Parts: sequence; C-alpha cells; structure tokens
Amino acid sequence: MTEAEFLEEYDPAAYERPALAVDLVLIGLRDARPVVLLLKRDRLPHAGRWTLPGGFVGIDETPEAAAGRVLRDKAGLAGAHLEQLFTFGALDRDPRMRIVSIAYLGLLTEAGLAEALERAPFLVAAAIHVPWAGEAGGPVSILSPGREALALAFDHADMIALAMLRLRGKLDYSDVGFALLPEHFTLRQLQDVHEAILGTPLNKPAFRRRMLDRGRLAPTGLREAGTSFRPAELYRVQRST
Amino acid sequence: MTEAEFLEEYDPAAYERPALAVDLVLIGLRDARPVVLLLKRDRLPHAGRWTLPGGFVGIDETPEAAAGRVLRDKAGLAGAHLEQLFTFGALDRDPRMRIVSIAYLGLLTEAGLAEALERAPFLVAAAIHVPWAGEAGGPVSILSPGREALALAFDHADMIALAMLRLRGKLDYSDVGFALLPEHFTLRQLQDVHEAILGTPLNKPAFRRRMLDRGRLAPTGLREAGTSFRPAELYRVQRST
DNA sequence: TAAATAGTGTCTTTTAGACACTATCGC
DNA sequence: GCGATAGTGTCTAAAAGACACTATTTA
Repeated sequence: MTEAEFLEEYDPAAYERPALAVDLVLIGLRDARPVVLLLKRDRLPHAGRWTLPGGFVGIDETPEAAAGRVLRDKAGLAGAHLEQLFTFGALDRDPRMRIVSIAYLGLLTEAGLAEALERAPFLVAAAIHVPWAGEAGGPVSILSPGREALALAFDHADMIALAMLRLRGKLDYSDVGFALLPEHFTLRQLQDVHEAILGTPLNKPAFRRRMLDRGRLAPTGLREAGTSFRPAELYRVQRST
Repeated sequence: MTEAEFLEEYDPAAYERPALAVDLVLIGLRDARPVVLLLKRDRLPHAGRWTLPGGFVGIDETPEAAAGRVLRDKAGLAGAHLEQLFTFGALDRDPRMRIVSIAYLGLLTEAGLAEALERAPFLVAAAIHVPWAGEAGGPVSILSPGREALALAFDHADMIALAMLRLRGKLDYSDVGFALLPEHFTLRQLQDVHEAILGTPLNKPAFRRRMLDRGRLAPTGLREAGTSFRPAELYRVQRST
C-alpha cells in the first residue's frame, strides 16, 4: 500500500472527489415510435442543446433515490420503472467540472408520458431513430416533432443509444416490455410495443405462443372497449413466482 | 428549479459529495470451477472478512482507469478483460463514510490467475459456488480452498453474485467466454469454460455447431501438444467485423 | 350482413439435443 | 493394434415463421 493510499483510507475527505450525478433516459412510445424526454439547456456550456433530466446525488441519498427525486421534480411523475444503465465517467464529459453520472433507464406508459408532458411543460418528447435493425450497435439520431435532428449536450446521446440497446436486448427475456403498457393490455398492444422497440414486424401466432407459453400473462376475463370490431381479451402480468 | 438546485449548479463544491470507488470482481477458472480473487481485511470495520480488491477514483482519473490501476497495483496484472457491472450506492454499505462504488467484472485466463496469485501473494482464489442452475437469481457462497464458507465484507458478496449472473447471461451471445482462455484454444477447452460458468454439461455436437456457425472462430492450422491421444485443432477469435 | 380485427390450425423451416459412429494421434 | 479423445452424420424433438382459416364483435 502506498502512502497516498494509506492517507486516503485514513482521511478520504482530504482528497478531492468527483461530483456524482444521475441522468434519466425516460422512454415512452408515441405513434408506435420510441420517444425520449428532453429539455433544452438555456445556459453555457452547451446552451441550446438538449439534455436528459438529471441532478446531483445528495450525501444522504442513494443514487436510486436521486433518480426518483429527479423523476418527481423534473418530470412530474410519482413513479416509473427505473433501472440502472451505466455509469459514465469520462474526464471531459462535462467541461465545468469533474462529474461522474449514473444513467438510469426509465420506462413510461402512454399515460405516464402524457402526464410528464403536462406537468413539466418544458419537456419535449423527441423521437429516437435507431438506424440499425437487430441488436448491432450504431449511433441513434434524436428527432424533434418536426423531424429535424436535435443536438444533444454532453454524452447524453450515448446514454440514449445505450438505453435503446439495453431495451432491445432485454425485451424478450425480461419484463421490461410490460413497463410500457398499462396494467391491463391486449396481446396486440404487447406486440405493438415489441415491434416499436425492435423496429421490426413480428409474426403474430409465434408471438402469441411465446408470450402465453411463458406463463407470465394472466387473462382477466375482461375485454377492451371502444372498438368497432371484435374486442380483444385483456391480460395482466402475473407476479413473479 | 429550487434555490438549493440553483446553488448546487452554481457552486457544486459547496455541497458534500459521496466518495467514489471501484471494486473488482476478478474471476478465473480453477479445476473447472469459477474462482474469485479476495483479500482479507485486517482492520475495522469488517476485520477478518474478505473483500474484493478496490480503490478510490481519483479526481483526474476515469473509473475505468481506476479499475485498471487497482488491477495493476492490487492484483499485479498489466491487463485483463474489464467491464462495468453495476454501481452500488446504499447509504450504509460502508459504515465509515458514504462511498458509492462502481463494481467491475474482470476475467482472467489461467495464466493471468496464476500471475496474480504469484505477484500479489495476499490474494486468495476462492471458489464461487452458485447454487442455482440456469439464470435464476440466488445467493452464491464463496468457499475457501479448504471448502469452508468465507464471510464477505460490505456488499461484496452481492457484487460477486451479480458478476456470475451477468457472466452467465452474456456467455452465449457475447465474447466474454473467450476472455477466460488463452489466444489459442481448442473447442473442448471452450466448452469446458462454458460448462464451468453455466454449471451444467452441454451437448458436444450442438456446441461445436453453434460456435463454428457463428463465424467468430478461425482455425489456426495448429494442434494442441502434449496429449497422449489425438490432438485437437487450435482456434483463435476472429476480430469483430 | 358487412367490416374489421381477434384468435387458431397446421405446414414448413430452423435449431437444439441425443447418440452413435468414424478419424486420428501417441504409445 | 490399443486406448483415448477429436470430430461428424443423422435421427429426433422443440421452437419459430408463414399463411390461411375460423370466430366474434359493432355498426
């Protein structure tokens, strides 16, 4: 052990520390396309560019709690599916000072997305265009409602790209797909979600078989309402056993 | 934006920050069993318990660089496959003070494992016993060479459990399996690695088909040496296209 | 009854597991 | 030639894709 290490363990407060932050990649679906919630920076650095909602991790706060606080204060949401994505720590990722940021993936239902846009009117839902099919990596482009490309601040474009990659990878072996749907949903809605995330059409009978054989879906006996045709059965997710 | 948030952005140094550290889950194989490198704490808190090698992230150092430094200084290794695992931030994870730690998964070849044990004689290679088959979660137990269970300090047992889970999950769609093997290896050695990580025997023809059809393996034309029977062909990993 | 989508039966294609067989090396 | 493992051919079982068909509801 070097003397520096000894001193560091003895009195770590004597050493300068990076600041610790969280950034939230809040993803929902609109018009069968993935969108991410962004806000525009109005000051330097990167003024005019778009950023993810984020905030510093307090000394008496876990990163998860900080993510929940940002979700509440900056997106107006009481809760959402949140999971840790990756910790970004490049030295120059923020020109103001050394900030290490833990990126979180948040998944919003259609209602959650609408609520966030209503309660936090400075947020914009920008379409995420993923140029690749399958799971191979590649740069994503973020498009405004008017279809022009948005410039992202800091490394936030990397965070969004990683979020989409993770979402695609986890979609068919985990429960993340359900986090984008309300409590009761039809199999067609579930398939629409999967197709929107993967960016590719799926085979209907095979999809239904896979989902039902997995044993995680429970029929509710209810039917969707408001259709002018045969209403589909509503399912819900069975709590994990 | 609250006043506190404004002030924080204006002068973040005014706010107390968590310390940031890295911990390394260095995994190798011995006798076809996964082992992890641990060292014994000789001081409070958790004196006598076993910990992962770790260290603080310097103010002018990325977390990856800190992980590389710990690998070098505390395990005597110049390099290894390192990937970020998860950032642990529970308030009470370290009773001394608030420390958020980024856990890294490191994969060692047989030679790398031997080198670490030689250059860092205080390290012990403890067998990881994973009580579950497949990918369902569950608590792992860490066993000393004498087969008794070791008490881990802090949340390091969680880190090891998560590392094994991640390793199992990524094994058959990524290149992590190759990181446990030398540059040239036989298909049988590769299958042994997969069986050791998954904890279950695999079908030989199916395994060979999958690996060869994937197109990531290039035959070298060389054969293993030192066997008293038919020597197997040596393969190497083809650089990603 | 027409329109529209829900939901299914079944054939084909692909992929994985089982198992036995042949091939090749050192001794 | 013997022993032992490398490597493969092939049958079977399971899963996914294709496609057409039936079922059910509203208007």
